[in-house]
Amino acid sequence: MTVSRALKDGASIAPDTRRKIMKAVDDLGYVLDLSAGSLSSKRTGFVAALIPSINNSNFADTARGLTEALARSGLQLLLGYTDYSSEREEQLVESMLRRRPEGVIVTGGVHTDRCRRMLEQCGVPVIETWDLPKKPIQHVVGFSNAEASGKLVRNLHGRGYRNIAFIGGTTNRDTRGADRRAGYERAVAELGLPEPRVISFGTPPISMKQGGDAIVRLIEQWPAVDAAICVSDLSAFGAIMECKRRNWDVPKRIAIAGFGDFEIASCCYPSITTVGVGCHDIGRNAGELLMHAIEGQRKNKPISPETIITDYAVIQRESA
Amino acid sequence: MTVSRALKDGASIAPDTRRKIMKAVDDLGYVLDLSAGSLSSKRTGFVAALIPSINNSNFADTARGLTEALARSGLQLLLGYTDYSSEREEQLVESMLRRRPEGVIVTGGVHTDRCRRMLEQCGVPVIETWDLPKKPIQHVVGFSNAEASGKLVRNLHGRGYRNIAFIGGTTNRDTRGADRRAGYERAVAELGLPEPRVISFGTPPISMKQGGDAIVRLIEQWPAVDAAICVSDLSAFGAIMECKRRNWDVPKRIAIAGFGDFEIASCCYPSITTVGVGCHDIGRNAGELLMHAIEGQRKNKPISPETIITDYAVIQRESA
DNA sequence: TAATTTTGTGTTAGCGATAACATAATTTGG
DNA sequence: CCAAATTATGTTATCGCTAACACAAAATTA
Repeated sequence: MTVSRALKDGASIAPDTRRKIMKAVDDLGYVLDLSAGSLSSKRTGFVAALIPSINNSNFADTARGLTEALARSGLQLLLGYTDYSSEREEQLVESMLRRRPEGVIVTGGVHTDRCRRMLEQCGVPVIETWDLPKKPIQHVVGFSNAEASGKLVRNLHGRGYRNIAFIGGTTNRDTRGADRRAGYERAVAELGLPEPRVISFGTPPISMKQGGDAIVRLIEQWPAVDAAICVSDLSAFGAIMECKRRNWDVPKRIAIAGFGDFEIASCCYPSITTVGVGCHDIGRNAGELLMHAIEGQRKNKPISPETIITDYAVIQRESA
Repeated sequence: MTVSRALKDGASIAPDTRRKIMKAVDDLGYVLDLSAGSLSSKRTGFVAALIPSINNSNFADTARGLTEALARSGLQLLLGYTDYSSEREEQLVESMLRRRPEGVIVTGGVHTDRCRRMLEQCGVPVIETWDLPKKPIQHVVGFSNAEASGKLVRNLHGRGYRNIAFIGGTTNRDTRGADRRAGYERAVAELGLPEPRVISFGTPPISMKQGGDAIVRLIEQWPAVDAAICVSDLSAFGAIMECKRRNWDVPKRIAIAGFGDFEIASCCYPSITTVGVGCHDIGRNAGELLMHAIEGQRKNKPISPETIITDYAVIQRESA
């Protein structure tokens, strides 16, 4: 017991005793066993976060924001990636819950039934991020992808573009992508623009190359198109590079906008007009909200469900 | 006990009993507690992996390869990122070991003393990746960054470039970056080329923007330079875009090569000459080796340290 | 049919830490 | 200088599971 106390700070221990214990610890190469500790104390000291893909700087930024916020209260982040699949999300949620996280953060508001049930019943705070689910499980930190996309359409319209297309994935695996497309379609209808021109390519994670292929198909199919919104900056980049390769001027022949404000958007030539969503802020806010909720949980005073809507803004650059 | 068995497969259970148990489990929303289980069984079912950054598709690919390999034996991957800092690596290793991983995978061969000691004494298999440490802790899956970089220099030399520069980070935080630079310097010396021209910019993670800044500085400082090797494709991309912006032809005015064969390298216009390292293979190989080692450990027959050297190749494209 | 094997279920004792309480050693204050 | 308050250490029970073994029930074999 004295050893247990010595290894924790804040406990009352004679400095001399602690020194002796530390020496023994060092000599033996002893390492505390947290699984035993958490079994006893009911605190595992970690939080589970699920993101669609690790190889996506937007989600990586969110994860960084989360890590930073949680580090302040000594919580570790256990990251899982779903590959944009609800089934894999379900599996991951289950295997995460078995390790008894003190909170769970998921991306998006679409889950399998069983997954939703598990999250509702798990007894720890849950936050859905990057989206505004119609029927939230508990807490939410995100924004409306549809509205953001609509705002981009209106921005382009306001600057004279009339024949605006959308380039995105075929499936609805990427629900945020699907929302962006829905927002595009709604905005086009509201503005009385020609009916939506949508080019769909393979399944997420959307690649740069697919953006390049898509822009070619788009121009072949609807030569009159004067602007294209891509579901993310990565596909927008691929599209722009393909245009350069074919000597199609961007934005004169065709304007191209992306989504997400990835690093590539500001660095590309031409730089990419896009929608900046505060990825890092989403993570930071989610982290802070979660800490607050966990605090409440520990004191047996659960906080009521909260929704934090994060900011986004159209960032106008050279490509559109 | 019967419940415990019912929830595991492979145990002998009457189908009817199992069905009843499953129903109860479902009704109650019961979720197994792995921390209790692993305390008892001495198997935590997870493996710790440390990578410098999650926002880097090279390491993300390695992580994917790892996950896939480990999934086959039911092991989960617990990912941590060190931000290219040995101190953070040390902290992470400690907090990981407290959760008793069944194996540890780290990136690179440079660690703090304490970190090294912890890894040596932790009693589970350890693999160092992405590098060939002079004094490995145990197993290794990687390649010589210095040699790979040298090979790129010789490739450029063989195609007529004589005034080759190197663009990389200032600090030695990124030890693989430092190795690439060392390999460049050695190759330049061996080939009897003019003395090395090295432009250093900020600390890793190296950004695209910094690559752009660096190429401008390079041309100002040594106008005669005809080729530049960048420490990674990301900085090479930034450099190329900056050249385009200034109407400097790539590769005619200056050839630019990268390292890593990121997606951006094949998609960029001009496409980027680079060194392809099998990121995914590193992960897969490390995963399989680790499984093998864990198997040995479980049977009390530890395998002896193994070093797997992975392939790399110069991929010649348009930019150099 | 009895003896043997196989299969299914129950019992007990830990895994390694901490919570909660008990006690010993020290300090403080009147 | 002694009682009260404070600080430091020790005891016991327990967290939720599984290993290891014991035993009962069913299936197989002789």
